[in-house]
Amino acid sequence: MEFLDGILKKETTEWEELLGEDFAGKEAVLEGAVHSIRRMGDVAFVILRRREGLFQTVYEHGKVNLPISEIREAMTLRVRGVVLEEERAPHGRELRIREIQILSAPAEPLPLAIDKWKLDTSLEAKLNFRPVALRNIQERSRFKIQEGLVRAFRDFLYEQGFTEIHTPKIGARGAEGGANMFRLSYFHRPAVLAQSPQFYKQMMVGVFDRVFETGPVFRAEKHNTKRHLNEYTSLDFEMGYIDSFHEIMAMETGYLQYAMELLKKDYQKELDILKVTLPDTSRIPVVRFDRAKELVSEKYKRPIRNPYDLEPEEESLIGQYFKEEYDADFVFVTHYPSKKRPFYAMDDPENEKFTLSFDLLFHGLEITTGGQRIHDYGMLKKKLADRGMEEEGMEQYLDTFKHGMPPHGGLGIGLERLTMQLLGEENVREACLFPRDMTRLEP
RNA sequence: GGCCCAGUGGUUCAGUUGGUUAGAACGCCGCCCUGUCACGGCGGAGGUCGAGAGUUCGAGUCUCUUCUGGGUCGCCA
Repeated sequence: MEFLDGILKKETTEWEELLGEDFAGKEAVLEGAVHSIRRMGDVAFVILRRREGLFQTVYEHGKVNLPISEIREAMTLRVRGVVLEEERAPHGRELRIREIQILSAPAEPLPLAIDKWKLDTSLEAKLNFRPVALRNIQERSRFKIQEGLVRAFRDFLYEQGFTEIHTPKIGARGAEGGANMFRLSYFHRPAVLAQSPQFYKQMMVGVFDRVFETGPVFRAEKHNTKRHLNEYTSLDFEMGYIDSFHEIMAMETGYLQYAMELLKKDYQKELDILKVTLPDTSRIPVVRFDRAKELVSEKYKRPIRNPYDLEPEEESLIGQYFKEEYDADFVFVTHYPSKKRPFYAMDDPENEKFTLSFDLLFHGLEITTGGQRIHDYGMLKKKLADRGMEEEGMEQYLDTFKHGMPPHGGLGIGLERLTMQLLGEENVREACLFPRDMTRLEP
């Protein structure tokens, strides 16, 4: 009988060993994809791409079992050879090839020159040839950084006593209401794709006090901009027993600080590859919505057209204002007008036209919306009635409050937007592996 | 969805007031070069100029329709 008792030990050499102190002169076996071949005559450099990075192997004529002409870009290889210290090699190390085993060969040449440092191509081509384009070292580095942001979210919130949850993405109706939901047929019954885990997060606050989720959300919004996706990854958390929504902003500040530290610690290589300067998260200014509009209007001589909404240009100017005045990369904008927020948002008891809610702007782009929620059953029912909304389909949600809920609040962070701003990208699609927009359903 | 802009070898682009055989760079293929790391040198293949219609002796270039992409606005993370 065959039994598996753990991870199988590969005979290939580990990356750490390869670059380790006393490995020089030893034989190694290395697997990887041919990223680039530079033929110099009697010598050729075969650059292998692995998860850890690029490693230079050296082909010397007459010393290898295969002619160099048989090796092509995008092949995957297993090479055996001797590792030598070499000042001229990228890591100060290289592998002199003695034997090549071709694991696979491409059927066609690559449509993009991925071995160039910067992938010199259009966003459209990058997205059309996504699986290939992402093999470029800079392109894939973005998604290692993104991984770091998600890891930090998980690690930080675990430390803060949050429980990770997974809520359904198919449901009977949406949390925010409105027409921006994808409809689908669920065994002949109408259903929608979740546009937010909002209701479930709140229900679970009644169970675990503090919960978070990282998962996809779907918005059938018919717009085509550089900051919108129709499917994006939301970093959501919800926490109970708060005294004020400032606790939520503070928790997010803590997350951002933790994330920047994690990136510095574990993702320096990618930060260097992309030449990213991490933003200042040591202290984040907090400004009221109406005050922010005034400040921007005064400084940039821009009339306030709509006192109840932020135009994209105003958002950008708020970012600019706080960068100039306080050297701040982030700014919390609080007390959004009630009419701009969903029914479950807690109104400010001091002025019910506004809510105990906030957005976080990062370099002038909204990356988070959050706030305190209504936890009182009667208040929630009244708010629904005041807005003329039907309770039908929300009984389960309302019952949660009927049976008692602590004061609570939470937020949702757009992962791709956060990544985009951190990397200084111009288009959110650059920060999404396989973006879904109005016209793109594949790859 | 409204408005604006753009579609030219695999990729990124140039193409003059409409005029002979549509160019370049990178990539690809072949040859040369012991040390490249955006390698270099020589040669080669590869394009019905997004599609359709029209104007004209003649259209990559002008007009209309359509498709695709980008930007922008409402909305939003």
